[in-house]
Parts: sequence; structure tokens; C-alpha cells
Amino acid sequence: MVKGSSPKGVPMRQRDAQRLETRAALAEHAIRLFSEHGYDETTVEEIAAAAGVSPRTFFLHFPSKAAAAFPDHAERVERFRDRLGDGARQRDPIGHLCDLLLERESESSPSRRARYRLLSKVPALRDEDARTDRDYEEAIAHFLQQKWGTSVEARVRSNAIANAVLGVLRATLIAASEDGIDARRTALEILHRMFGSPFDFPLQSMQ
Amino acid sequence: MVKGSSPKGVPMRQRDAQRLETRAALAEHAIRLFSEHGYDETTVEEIAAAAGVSPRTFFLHFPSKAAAAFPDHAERVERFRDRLGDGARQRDPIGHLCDLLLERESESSPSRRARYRLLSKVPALRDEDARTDRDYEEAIAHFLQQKWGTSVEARVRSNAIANAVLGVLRATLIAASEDGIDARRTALEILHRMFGSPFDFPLQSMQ
DNA sequence: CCCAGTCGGTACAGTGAGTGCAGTTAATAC
DNA sequence: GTATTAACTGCACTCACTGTACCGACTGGG
Repeated sequence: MVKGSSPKGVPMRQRDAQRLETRAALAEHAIRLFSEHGYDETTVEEIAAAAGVSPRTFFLHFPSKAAAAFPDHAERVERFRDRLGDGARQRDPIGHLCDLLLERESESSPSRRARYRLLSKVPALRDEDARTDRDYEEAIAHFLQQKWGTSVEARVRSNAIANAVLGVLRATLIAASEDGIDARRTALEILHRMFGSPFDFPLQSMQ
Repeated sequence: MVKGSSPKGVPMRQRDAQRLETRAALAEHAIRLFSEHGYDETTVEEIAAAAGVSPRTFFLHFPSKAAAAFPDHAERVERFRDRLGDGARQRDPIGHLCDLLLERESESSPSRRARYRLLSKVPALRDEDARTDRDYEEAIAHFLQQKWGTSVEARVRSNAIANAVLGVLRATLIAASEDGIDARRTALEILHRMFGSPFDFPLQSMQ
């Protein structure tokens, strides 16, 4: 990674670069140690030592031990929200949503595979995952309400779909073998049929 | 409570009665203290002292501080599962499901109101609530799969509905004012329409 | 009625996550 | 060059949770 500039070419201050580097190192070693020795067997002290910083510093970067396994959560949610918004004007919101979700699941950086393997067997990390899903849930519900309005009915339906979609993806994650992506794709297709155009809400019960 | 016998009239050993009493006292004081002083401000030591037992005993009854706010979870899930199974042969599974869920939400023992108020504002307890919901999710998915079979499609749909229903109820819980029950009733009616008979799955896309 | 085993609870010592606070050092702003 | 900011450190502390050895009261069988 080039230290002198951000991905967008804007010059990055040295302090910011330092901070990102430390954060990345902490996350990387955390996931590695969780994978190699197990989550419960790894202490924050060990993670900090591996990253070459003091234990106190760990908690300046992550609010909890578990959060270090999801270092890029904030950006991912923001990007997801943005891309959801980009498709706000199209006629098949559910299809758009499913496409984005599939894309999100497909990105496989080296460390993401390790994280998936961890998620399927460490309860504490599954809890953290469920917690992070709330942000996606909110984003999805908000997106659908832009389409459908804020009546009680629209809100319930938006919420139901957001929970259904994320819940199904979480379930396929837990049962994840290496065909995880395929399983997720077919699951999303089923969900699309289930909630999608032939069943699109305002056409059926309003207007 | 009569100490010499269980609700079913079967004589109860003194030790068992003692255990239940301690457990109930711990849960009661936990919820009270959480309500009066706040969750974070209450220590396990204080709860144990209020219940007249040692701190170590608390953890012989509950696996975590948060779990003390859901003392009857296991029985409730079991009863829910049983009653779901009782209606296994009827034609409107979603209606049956919604009825049971509404019933579950309606039971209001004195301490349940206090718990609801807590749930709506203490993140740690909402997390615990979400965790307990997994048992219901499993029960619902299992119930629907008995109706619909275990094809991929059936499993995805079952899972989707389980997550949708519980997610919506959780959302109305967070926003809970005193009209909580009404909000939940209308939400369940909407969900029933959304997933229910006109849309009952095997009729539409299989057979 | 007694003896052995069981079980609810206690005492104590320990681990480890997470926090508050008072520094230190180096980059940055002016 | 000086003042400020911000990443990081060190330390002391709280508190959730665990392992272990133990006590004393109930319980079930002879």
C-alpha cells in the first residue's frame, strides 16, 4: 500500500496513514490468531503484541475483541447504502436488492474466506455478525420505504423483507461449505421470486 | 407458591423447590435492579446480594448477567414448540403461527412489562433477546418444513418467513409504547396476508 | 435408622475484557 | 519556531465469568 496517498489520489496525512496501518495490522493478526488458535484461546494482549502495539491501543481502534473480525464493516455498509440508493428509481427493487446482496457476498478477499470459516463455528463472532446485520437491515428497510411509503403496511413489509433476506443469508453462512456462493445465489433467486415483481407490494394491495 | 408440590400435583423434592426459589429470586431482583438503576450500573454481586446468595451462585443459575432477564425462556420455547406442533395438521399454517405469536406477546405477567421497557433501551438485553429468538426461529422453520418438505425452496421459504416474522416483532418491540400489543397484532395480520393462504407456498409454485 | 451419595450453595483465587486518565512523542497548523 | 493536535503508551481499576475445593443439608437404599 502506498503510504503517501489515499485511493482517491488525495494526499493523505502521514498520521492517517499510520492509523490505518495499525488498524489493518490489528485486524489481520486478530483474524489470523482466531483461526490458528481459536477465538476464546486468543487474548487481546496477544493480538496487540502480534501487531506491535500496546493492548490499550487495540481498544482505540475496535470497541470489542469481536469487532476486530469485521474491520471494514462501516465502509461496506456505506457503500451498500449508496449503491442501493443508486437503483432507487428502477421498477424491480427486490431484484436490485438481491443483486447487490449477491455481490456483497461474492467479494472474496483473502481474509474474508478465513472470516467465513470462523463465523460458522464461533458463537461470539456470529453474535457480532448479527449485530452488524442490523445496519444492513436498516438500510434495506429504508430503501424499500422510499419505494413504498411509510404507511404501517409498507413499514411492516419492508421490515419483513429486510429480516427475511438477511436471515436466510446468515443461515446459508452458518451451513457454509465451499459451495457457499452458489447456495447464496439460489437462495436469493428464491427470495426474489418470493417477494419480487409478481408480488410487488403497491401493485397488489394499494392504489 | 406452595413449596411441597409442583403445579401438576406431583410431589416436588425440597431441593428442587429450593433451587427454583433461588432462581426466581435472582431473576426478580435482577430485573428490578436493572429497571431501577440501569443495566450497566447493576453488578452481578448486587443482584446476588439482593437475592441473599453468593455471587458464585448467580452463575450456577444463569450463564450470563443478561440471561437473568429471560429466566423462563426455555419453558416458553418448549411450550411454543409444542403448541406449534398441535396445529400441524391444519390448512393455514401461517395463520396458526401468527395466532401463537400474538398469544406469546400478549401474556403480561407483572415482570414482563418491566422487561419490555428494559428491552427497548438496553442494547445488551436486545442482543440477548435476539439470541433467544434463534430458538423460536428454529422452531418456526422446523414447523413450516413439516408442512412444505425439505427441498431447497421449502427451506429457504421457511427460513425467510421465520426471520421476517421475528424481525418484525422485534422491531415493534423496540418502538414499544403501551400500544405495543395493538401494533403487534396489526403487524401480524399484515404478515399473515403477506405469507398466508393466498400465497401459500406449495399451492403456488409446486405440485 | 443409618450410611453413602447427591446436590445446592459457599469461599477463594484467578483470568481477561474493557475503561479512565495522565502522560509522551511526533506530525501538523499557524 | 511555537502551539496544537492526535496516535499511542502505561497503569490502575472494575467487573463478568470460571475452576476448584469444600460444607452441610437433603435423599434413597438397605
